Amino acid sequence: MFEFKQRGEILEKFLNVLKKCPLFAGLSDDEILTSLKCIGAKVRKNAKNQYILQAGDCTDCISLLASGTALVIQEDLWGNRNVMTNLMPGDYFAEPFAAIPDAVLSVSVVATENCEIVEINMNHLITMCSAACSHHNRLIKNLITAFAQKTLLFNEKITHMSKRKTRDKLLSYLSAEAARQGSLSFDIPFDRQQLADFLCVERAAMSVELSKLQKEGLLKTFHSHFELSPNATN
Amino acid sequence: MFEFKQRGEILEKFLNVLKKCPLFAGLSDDEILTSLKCIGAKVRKNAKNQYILQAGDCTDCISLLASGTALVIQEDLWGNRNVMTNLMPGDYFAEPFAAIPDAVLSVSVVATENCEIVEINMNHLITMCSAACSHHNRLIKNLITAFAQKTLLFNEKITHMSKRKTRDKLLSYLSAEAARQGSLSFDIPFDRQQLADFLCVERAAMSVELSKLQKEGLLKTFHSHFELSPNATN
DNA sequence: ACCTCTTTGTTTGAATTCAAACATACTTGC
DNA sequence: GCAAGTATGTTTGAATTCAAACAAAGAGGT
Repeated sequence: MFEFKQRGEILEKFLNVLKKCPLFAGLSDDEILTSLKCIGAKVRKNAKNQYILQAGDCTDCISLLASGTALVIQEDLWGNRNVMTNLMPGDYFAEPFAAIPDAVLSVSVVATENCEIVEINMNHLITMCSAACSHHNRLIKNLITAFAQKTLLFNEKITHMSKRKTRDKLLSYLSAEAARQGSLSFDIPFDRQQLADFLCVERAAMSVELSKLQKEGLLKTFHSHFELSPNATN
Repeated sequence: MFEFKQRGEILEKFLNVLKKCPLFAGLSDDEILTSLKCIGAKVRKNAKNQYILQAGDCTDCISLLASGTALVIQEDLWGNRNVMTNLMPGDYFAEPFAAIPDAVLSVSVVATENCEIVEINMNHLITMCSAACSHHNRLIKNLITAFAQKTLLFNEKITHMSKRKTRDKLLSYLSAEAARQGSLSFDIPFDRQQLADFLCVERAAMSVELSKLQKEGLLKTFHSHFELSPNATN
């Protein structure tokens, strides 16, 4: 367990990863290092196949994956295992649990390679330091924005998923995507299989619906490109 | 449009509602009023059937419903309307949009009765005032906790909904509920219809599955009470 | 006791989705 | 150009869900 007490090679090697993390958006390299010291960030290491966090634990730290890869998994009472996220360097995790006092982890995180993790104590992060450094303030804003963005994303996803039929899930998603991109002609960040997984439907069934929608003139699609026709007789 | 410049009867009448809002948890009446002044909260009124917020707008304010009722609705490109939330006094809304700079509202909010709304500017809220008042700090913590809680709830709901079959959705939900309550014997906050709506399945199909699960010995249920048997031969 | 309303469980045929094939086009590496 | 691999669309029978009924039990009011 290291501490960010001085700027040394340990910190340097993480900087390129940390810079890409939305939590540090708008901060210069020096400001990031200053903030980490101010907050008292720590580095821990986990060997491959070790548990980084385990369901039932408590944590008051946001964890930032600096190197390696890991899985966020969930198991139910009857032992059914479910992979929730595939973590890459730069990703952070456990942040909602850290932000709620005494919250118990409902997921586990397992290292799939040797990992290095930067731990940021949530209480230190959200409590203004006496110096009231401006970077600190920026970090708090970034944290809130990150939470808000996740809330919006989840909210949208739930909207799509709550439709009972594949067709309606597709229309809901495509409608939202057109609105987000501000155009009836847009690309989506998924291929067919990924889109099906995102909407929790069968790829085959989804392909059938996409064909029907095209025959009915509601939209045109080729690979990841879509063009919607709002005026079609519905 | 009023401002919270001094403590008058306008503020008094909202206090009972504001006190119940998680955003003000841990603050005394006086601290709430002080904070509202410090942040520059404002009160607006909307008549029944008026739009309080409209999809496409931008807002940098968290809105807090002080009196009246309203609906959060969403419409897709082809005019399909969808009621997302039924707002009651004490509820707040638009907070993720306010927390993301320049975010465009993807939902509309319509007053279903005459409404009074307390608007709190997000930038004022998350930027430390020069006085660095302690209430202010508490508000920021509350905001982060509220976001985190919503993230967790959504995350759980998505986990349940992403199961393809009614049976799996039930087991996922009940498993999580048992974990949350720390007991295999627990009550859920839903009746059958509400549970079906929450999991986005048919009440009838769900009743059938619940009967099967009981016959198979995986659980016992009576009304809102459940007892799970993790050792049953699955 | 009686009636009405609400909640929950059950049944049934129709619609939809699932799961596993297979077909076709396109890409990639040789 | 050719072979292997990948992405997408199509088909099919089986499983599941939907939607609309109806039945049974209980709550509440008269």
